[in-house]
Amino acid sequence: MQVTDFQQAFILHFGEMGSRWGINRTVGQIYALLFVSEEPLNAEQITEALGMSRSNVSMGLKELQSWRLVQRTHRPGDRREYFAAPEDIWEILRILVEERRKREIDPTLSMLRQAQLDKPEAAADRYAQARMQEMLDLIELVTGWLDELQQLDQETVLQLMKLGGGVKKLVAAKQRLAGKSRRNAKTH
Amino acid sequence: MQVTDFQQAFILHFGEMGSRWGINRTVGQIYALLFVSEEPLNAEQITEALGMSRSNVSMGLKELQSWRLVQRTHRPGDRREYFAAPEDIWEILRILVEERRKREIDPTLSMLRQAQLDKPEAAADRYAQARMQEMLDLIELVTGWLDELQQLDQETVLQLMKLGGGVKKLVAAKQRLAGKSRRNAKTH
DNA sequence: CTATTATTTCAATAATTCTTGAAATTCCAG
DNA sequence: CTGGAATTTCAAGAATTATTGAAATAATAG
Repeated sequence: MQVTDFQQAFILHFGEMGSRWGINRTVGQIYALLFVSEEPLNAEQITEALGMSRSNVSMGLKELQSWRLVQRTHRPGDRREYFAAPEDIWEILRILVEERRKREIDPTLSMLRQAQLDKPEAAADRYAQARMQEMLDLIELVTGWLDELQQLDQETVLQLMKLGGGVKKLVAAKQRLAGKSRRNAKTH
Repeated sequence: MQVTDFQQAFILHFGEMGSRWGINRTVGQIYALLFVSEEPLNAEQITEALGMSRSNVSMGLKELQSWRLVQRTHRPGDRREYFAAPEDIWEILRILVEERRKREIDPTLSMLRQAQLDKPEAAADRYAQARMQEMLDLIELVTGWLDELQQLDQETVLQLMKLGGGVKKLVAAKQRLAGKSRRNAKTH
């Protein structure tokens, strides 16, 4: 397998960006290659296309699988494994958000929750705990909201995003309604 | 300056997570220390508190400044520089999103846009270009939306987030209204 | 089974990134 | 100005991470 110059530019870019994204060059390149390949590829094809060692490809694929960013398939009458990036780009985004959250945020959430169980005496510690509480609240708010967004169908998310700053009016309208019904509930 | 055990747990955690967040241990620790410190600290205090070299602190602070995650202040009658994390946690989140986007996404956006200027002949390249277009569209949609969210006041964002999955009804209602007015516009 | 092919593991080493102390530079009080 | 304090730069060494080839293991066709 040979990559074209057009593909190459994309592959090299992903390799370079890899370090900023917390993956290594190899993994970035493998993913990029699979992303722009119409057909699933086997490890040998990837090795040849990217000019890296077979073992490197094996490890890279393992890591991409741990990220759930590649799928394994088989071809009839061929016992080699073939790999592909998920077809649906929204699915890819969803997985990426989930996995990054699991790796980059969840451990911190645990630590922050743990810290709230303490009852510090010293002023410095009480201040520190309050700051950590602020951080905890914000992370819980944002990740909780991301959870809810993920439950929504794609169409709703798309419309919400296209709405852009227009949500403000909508939210304001909703607030007015909520306020009214709350007042009613009180009086009855 | 001595850090307490309570602060230490937080600082060490940030140091460990640093590598996953694309910063090094030192930078993570410095930021954590500033975040939980009520008063701004100077480089010497940070050095002593974290037990690392003075030059390391200098470089770490430089990096944090490039991320706009620390602010420099001065004390009257003291020519040393003092550093602090921004007080407002929403502000911190905003900066973090902006900076990560600048480093992790914008270069890829440029590359993807560049690739759309080509007019590839080969089938493989046409497929690759189509995939890159999908990626470009999705990134533009999401980052564009983030831009709009950032324009909104914090209260609106908070309400939107608390709304959670409830946005679905709201968006649906909005769609009905939009549909009606569009029909009206046509007939008039 | 067995031979062959496919895949993974692993220890060595290459490459990169981090950390440091020393030297250089900047800054400002006197 | 000048001297000392504050800060930055930088090259060297330490530590970490990436990559490889060889060996081990797994899978399956015949």
